[in-house]
Amino acid sequence: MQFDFIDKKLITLLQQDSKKTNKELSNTLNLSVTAVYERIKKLEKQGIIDKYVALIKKEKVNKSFVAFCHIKLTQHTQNYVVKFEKEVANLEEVLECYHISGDYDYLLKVLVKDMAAFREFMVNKLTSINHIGSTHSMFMINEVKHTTAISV
Amino acid sequence: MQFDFIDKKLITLLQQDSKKTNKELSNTLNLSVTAVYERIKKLEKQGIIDKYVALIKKEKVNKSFVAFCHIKLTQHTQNYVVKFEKEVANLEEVLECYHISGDYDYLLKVLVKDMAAFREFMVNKLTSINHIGSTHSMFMINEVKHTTAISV
DNA sequence: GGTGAAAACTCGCACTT
DNA sequence: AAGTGCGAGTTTTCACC
Repeated sequence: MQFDFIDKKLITLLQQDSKKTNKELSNTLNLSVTAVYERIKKLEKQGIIDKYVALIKKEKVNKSFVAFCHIKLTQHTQNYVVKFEKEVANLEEVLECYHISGDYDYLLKVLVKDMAAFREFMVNKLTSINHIGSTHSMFMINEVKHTTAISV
Repeated sequence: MQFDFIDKKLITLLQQDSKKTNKELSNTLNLSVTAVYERIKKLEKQGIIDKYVALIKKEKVNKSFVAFCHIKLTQHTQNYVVKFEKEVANLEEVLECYHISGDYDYLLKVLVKDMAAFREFMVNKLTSINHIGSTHSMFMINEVKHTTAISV
């Protein structure tokens, strides 16, 4: 499962714009349309390309408030951890959740409309999950960079 | 700039899988192919749909180590802030960078191969940026949830 | 990896509600 | 203002070289 220079270039291009046609890609890569097609299929089959998605502008759908929440659990038995992770993953406001090293157990990225909606989220959804010890929230002032593209 | 139930459904579907054809979408939405086409074009024109991308599995491209870095600047004059943000945004290992409230100024999400690569990144890239006061890094133990899809 | 052709899809047009 | 059906031109997909 190794990829050559052309594969890397292809992955880079598709991470930037997945709507490029195989013909356009074939021009950029100096390959035939079929060769591009086969390479993409291979990358998909190998699971390197996970999926294709539309990215939407959060501000345009009335979700401009981003918060990062550190969470510490009161207990760390298998049961509680699994339950917590499952419940958090089901919250639509939680875009990302990571189990991390350090003073807190988890780091969450939460997206809502505004501070009022965040308060609502904290009171009614997040802290209603059992066994949450302490939380510490930070608010996004400005998004300096946010990319889904991994350099290869 | 309001969207109805069908638009919301459409946005949800395209955030899950942007490779769905207009025909497939038209079946799901009980619309004609052209109607779907027109709605998508409108969402693109309005900037609600920002772009279409391929998401790749980071583990498959040898990038399995995720770190979150808190950064505090020594100075906060316009000049230094702008320069810092520009330099950080240019680092390929930095996938996300947010100016945040709290004890630290910035929160970065960094993706590299392993701990050794992270050390390399810290020593040679991040801390070589001027006017960084202190940093505090946390390491991802497990990715519980990570989605690009915003609920609408 | 390339060629060529069939099948499927996109997208503008004319027309309807 | 938004939807439908049609059809030419592209794009995708695949058997074969």
